[in-house]
Amino acid sequence: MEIINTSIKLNSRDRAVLMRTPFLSGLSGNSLGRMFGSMTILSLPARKSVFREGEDADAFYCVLSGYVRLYRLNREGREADIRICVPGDTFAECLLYGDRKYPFQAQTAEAATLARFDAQAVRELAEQESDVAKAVMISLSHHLLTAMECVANDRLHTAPQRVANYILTRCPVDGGPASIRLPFQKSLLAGMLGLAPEALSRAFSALRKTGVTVRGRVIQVGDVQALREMNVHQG
Amino acid sequence: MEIINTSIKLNSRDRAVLMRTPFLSGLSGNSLGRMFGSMTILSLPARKSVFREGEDADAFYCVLSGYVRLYRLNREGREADIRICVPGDTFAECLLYGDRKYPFQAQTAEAATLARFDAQAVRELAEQESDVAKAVMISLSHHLLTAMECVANDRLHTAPQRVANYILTRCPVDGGPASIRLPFQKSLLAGMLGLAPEALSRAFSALRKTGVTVRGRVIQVGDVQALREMNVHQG
DNA sequence: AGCGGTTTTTGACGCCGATCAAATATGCGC
DNA sequence: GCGCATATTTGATCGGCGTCAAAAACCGCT
Repeated sequence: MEIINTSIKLNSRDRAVLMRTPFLSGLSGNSLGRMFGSMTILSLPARKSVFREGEDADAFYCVLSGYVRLYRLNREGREADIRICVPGDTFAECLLYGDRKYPFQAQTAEAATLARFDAQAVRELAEQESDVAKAVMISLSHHLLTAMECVANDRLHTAPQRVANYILTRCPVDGGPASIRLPFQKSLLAGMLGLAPEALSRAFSALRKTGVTVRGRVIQVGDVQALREMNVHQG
Repeated sequence: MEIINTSIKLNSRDRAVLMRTPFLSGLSGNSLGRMFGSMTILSLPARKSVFREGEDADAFYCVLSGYVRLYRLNREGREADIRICVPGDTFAECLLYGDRKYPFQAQTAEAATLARFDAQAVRELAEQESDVAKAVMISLSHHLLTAMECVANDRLHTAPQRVANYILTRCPVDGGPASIRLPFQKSLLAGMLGLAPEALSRAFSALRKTGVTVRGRVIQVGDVQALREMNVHQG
């Protein structure tokens, strides 16, 4: 079911994604080589578990293609997404120096290719090579910032505001009309924003009066500036 | 208004707190000395800003006594807490390698003593000394994990569940009765849990039927195990 | 112990978003 | 292009929590 290749078997697009990650882009040739040495590639079909909560955390990952959901379950089995990882994202590096058990579940949201890094090997490498340590710190800093923003966002903004924010982050900065295409299903976006799919759908229709129209995965914004204003005023 | 001492002026309790932080406890004598060299101590009264969103992020901090709220504002000026920092906590290390602007506000919740570390100095030190880099990684990992748990907690649990969880984290592990004392105002706890103070109050009274009684800052739990069960079943 | 300012609780109310169910749209495989 | 499985939208309902206002409790001070 799950296909594991060596690092040699890596198509050029995946390799390009990997090299552009904050994690690897700053490394010297030597560190890079050793990171590659501790790395394996795996390809997984959609809706396949990468790891489960409570399992031994002996690796962390980088998404090369596809999407990975990090989520938790409550007692009744309801799921809440913590983070959606897109190509170029690393995840679970937080346990390099934390618990040795995964504190959440990871599951592919569609077919995905992942680079798997052995935790122990990278831990040792980070002790020896300051550029690796720096890469880890940069990555952790960035994820911490994002997570804190997520908490603030959840606590401060309503569903239409969060959706508008999301749209605005993917729009060109100018004030005119724009059109963007979601790279994944709406249900995944709903999870990212901490919403039920129905709530996302209603948020989109609430944004219609601000000039946002949705057809399939395509979102059209009549006036980016107007959307930004509405978020300020009517918020 | 704000009193800045040199690192020499540091009472023994504050010094003990500082030495027990994950940040400094693992350092060699040499690194420790250099960290101390980049450090200043400041004492602030209650409700005093430590830094504001958008300011240049040229330092990070460790709480020695008192409490510090990290929070964001929305457009109408409503505040949402992102994290409450207690003695021993460091905050804002995430910008060592991130943006160079603080992405949130920090304010003392009561009179507080803080150690202030110069960002540039620690950044350089982390490049040279692997134990400093390791301390940064440990600290960032831990905060990232906590932040992710906060997102999951907000999204999965109701107010009484969050309050019960908080109580359980401060109770001895056994199953009998327990009594704990809040180290701060209830309004601060409300913010930590992402609740309005009124909602916290109502959550406490909802927990009465599970054997939780509150008088002032003292919380009595009739049966810790029962509280844990309730959280599982009626959740 | 009494006082006064602050914190917390309680009540009333409304809105937001979760849930369930049913209708509709989308997109993929043939 | 058709049909089917899946994703999304829409409607109805409901519970949770924020907000405002007023009452009560708490805390530090003298």
